Amino acid sequence: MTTTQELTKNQSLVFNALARADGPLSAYTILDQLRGDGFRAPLQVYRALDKLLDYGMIHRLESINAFVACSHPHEHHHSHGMIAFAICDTCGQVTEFSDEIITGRVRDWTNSNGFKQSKTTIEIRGVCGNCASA
Amino acid sequence: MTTTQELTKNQSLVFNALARADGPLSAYTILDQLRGDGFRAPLQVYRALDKLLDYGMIHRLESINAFVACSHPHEHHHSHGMIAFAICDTCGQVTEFSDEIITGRVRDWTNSNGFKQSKTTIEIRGVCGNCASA
DNA sequence: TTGACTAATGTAATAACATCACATATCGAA
DNA sequence: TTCGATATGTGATGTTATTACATTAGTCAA
Ligand SMILES: [Zn+2]
Ligand SMILES: [Zn+2]
Ligand SMILES: [Zn+2]
Ligand SMILES: [Zn+2]
Repeated sequence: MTTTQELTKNQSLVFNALARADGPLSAYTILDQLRGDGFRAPLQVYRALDKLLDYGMIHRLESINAFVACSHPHEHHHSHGMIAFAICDTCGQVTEFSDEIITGRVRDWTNSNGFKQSKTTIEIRGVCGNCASA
Repeated sequence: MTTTQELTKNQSLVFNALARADGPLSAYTILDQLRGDGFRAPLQVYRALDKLLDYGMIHRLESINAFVACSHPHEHHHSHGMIAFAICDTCGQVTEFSDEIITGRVRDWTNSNGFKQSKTTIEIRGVCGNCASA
């Protein structure tokens, strides 16, 4: 994660699309939303997404090939631990949390196996409380 | 996960391709390997993969869109806990492990948030011990 | 100011991953 | 044997991501 900085025009457009969405968006959904702003090709979206990921402002959800704005943009939990995502398959809601014990156990495993970790994905799929009670 | 049973011809071919591979394979790589056995279309692979996943004989690695044979085919760890995968981005080696404490912490979170978990993905990307020392 | 460098953007084409729709085949139970 | 369930064959299509190349915009030192 690089230090945060001013966003370029395309980066701002992509970030705002994610920030105003109520759930994760695919790159192509973002593209369609931004056609009115002059976006014409997937690469315009992917390049902006890459930077925003680098800045830690958004996250990629590997299990659904989609992206979300970070729900804790002003905190620094990203530097301290791994992030887990609970993704509701019914409504799409994503809840982001960090657990020191999980982080520690993963680190224990990598340390004792000489594994140099670069990125860890933790995604819980299922049905959120709201949808389950409905 | 359904109970294990006899595999059909296509399922066997796909499983054997994964079992003899030294690392994860994409569906299209499997397809290419099985063209000599009469495979012609992606769906032949994906249908077999779906069944093998259902039987718990293989795993899907979400972060690399690939599949591996289960490395503990005769154990029953799958029924007890979540499985984590350490994936070497250099050599492709995948190590599978299960940690009761991680499993417990995830369950704690889902229970206290009313989240009905269906599947959990834990994938550690990085460089394995062998590759790191080389 | 100019030149040179880097970052950002535009665009088309292509690659990689996955599913839909529909037809046919196989197999076991009634 | 007839029926239903499961498995298979095949082409077309849908979805996600990258390659390749050209252009534009900022930065900074000579
Ligand atoms: Zn975050
Ligand atoms: Zn929900
Ligand atoms: Zn396994
Ligand atoms: Zn390795």
